[in-house]
Amino acid sequence: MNSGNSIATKIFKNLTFSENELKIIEAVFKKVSYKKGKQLLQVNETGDIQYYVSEGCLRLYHIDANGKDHTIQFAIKDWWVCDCTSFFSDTKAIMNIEVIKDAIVYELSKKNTDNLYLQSHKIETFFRKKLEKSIASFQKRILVNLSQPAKERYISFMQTYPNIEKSVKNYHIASYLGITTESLSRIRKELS
Amino acid sequence: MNSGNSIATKIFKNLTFSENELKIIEAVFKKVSYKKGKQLLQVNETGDIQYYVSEGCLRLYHIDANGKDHTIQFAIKDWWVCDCTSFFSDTKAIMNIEVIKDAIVYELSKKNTDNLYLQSHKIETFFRKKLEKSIASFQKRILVNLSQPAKERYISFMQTYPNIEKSVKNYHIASYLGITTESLSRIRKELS
DNA sequence: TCATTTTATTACCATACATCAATTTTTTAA
DNA sequence: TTAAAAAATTGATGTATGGTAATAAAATGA
Repeated sequence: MNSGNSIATKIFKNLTFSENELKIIEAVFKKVSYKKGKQLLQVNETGDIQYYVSEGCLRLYHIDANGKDHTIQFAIKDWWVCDCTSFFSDTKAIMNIEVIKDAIVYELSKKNTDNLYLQSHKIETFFRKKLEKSIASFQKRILVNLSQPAKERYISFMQTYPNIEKSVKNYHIASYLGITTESLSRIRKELS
Repeated sequence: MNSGNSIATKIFKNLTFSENELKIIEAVFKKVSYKKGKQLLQVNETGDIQYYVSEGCLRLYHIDANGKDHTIQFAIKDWWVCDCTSFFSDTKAIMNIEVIKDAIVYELSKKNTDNLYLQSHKIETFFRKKLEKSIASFQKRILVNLSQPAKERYISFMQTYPNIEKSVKNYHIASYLGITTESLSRIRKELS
């Protein structure tokens, strides 16, 4: 049974688990607090941890050959984040993850993720469904990036991440949208 | 045991199945041939079929409010394709799928997909890993779209889909890259 | 609170890519 | 094989967004 404020309830919501499963779950997740500015992953490191965000905000990003910063994803409350290329293929990280608002996260290693899958079909299904939702939203983001001008993308963004303004700087949003902070500034002026 | 040229071997490669599992797999996949130009899915239809491509080429695309065509994905031999938003959430399609080179596909309905998961943990794991790879490549594509100019995106594309030239028109490639066919033409001229 | 640093804005000019229109090349099908 | 249709190319010009630099506003920390 799944009672009260356990990690399991927080992360897996309405799934119910046996006492034994609960014990395993409690054991594999590591609750950690991080301050804004903390780098959780850097390029070329081993990206074998995925983060469940309980409070605060993380950012998955890449610095390109010209030194420009590109945000792939923000992760706010109840989101998961990792460098998927690295995490899923056991290769070195090609992206960075940083804390942009003081955060409480639950860390789950690749090894423990695989162990969870072996021990609980239910959990593998839970993650499989997460992956499905994630792919659907990446497909939509690609579509938005291809089809909409910056102003529309900004509007879409504000809908996808409502209330995120408190956590992120405009230059983070610009780097997510693929424009400069100057361009974003002009767009915001137009919209106001 | 998994012998010879069964559907299971073709699609699930080196996974091995019991006689019973093989029977189920044979029963749920529907092998179909389609001619170039065939529309397999249109916006607002029920997108409850995913396609495994055995031969030929499919295209997942969207026509935006201005009538412009945007390619989300090509699917060549051994690729899977569906409108993920629709397929995974049981909602109406927001994208279209068409055959752009005469194709042999194996169709798998959402319902049968879910049944397969219930009957074979192994198959759910197989698909879970497919989803993981897919997310990793979508993350990378978003990064490429954000960080690289059209010429570099074209070069990346040709690496991701080698030998695809025989299957797709340049205007399909342009719509995948997010540029006009005229711009692609100029890029190709530069590169030649 | 005030000084310092960080972030956002604005202006001016540059550039990548889009648009439109015409033409050439390639593909298709009779 | 040839005519028609589809696709690709090219040129002239337009526009969204970028780059640089200066300034203003906001956040931070002593």
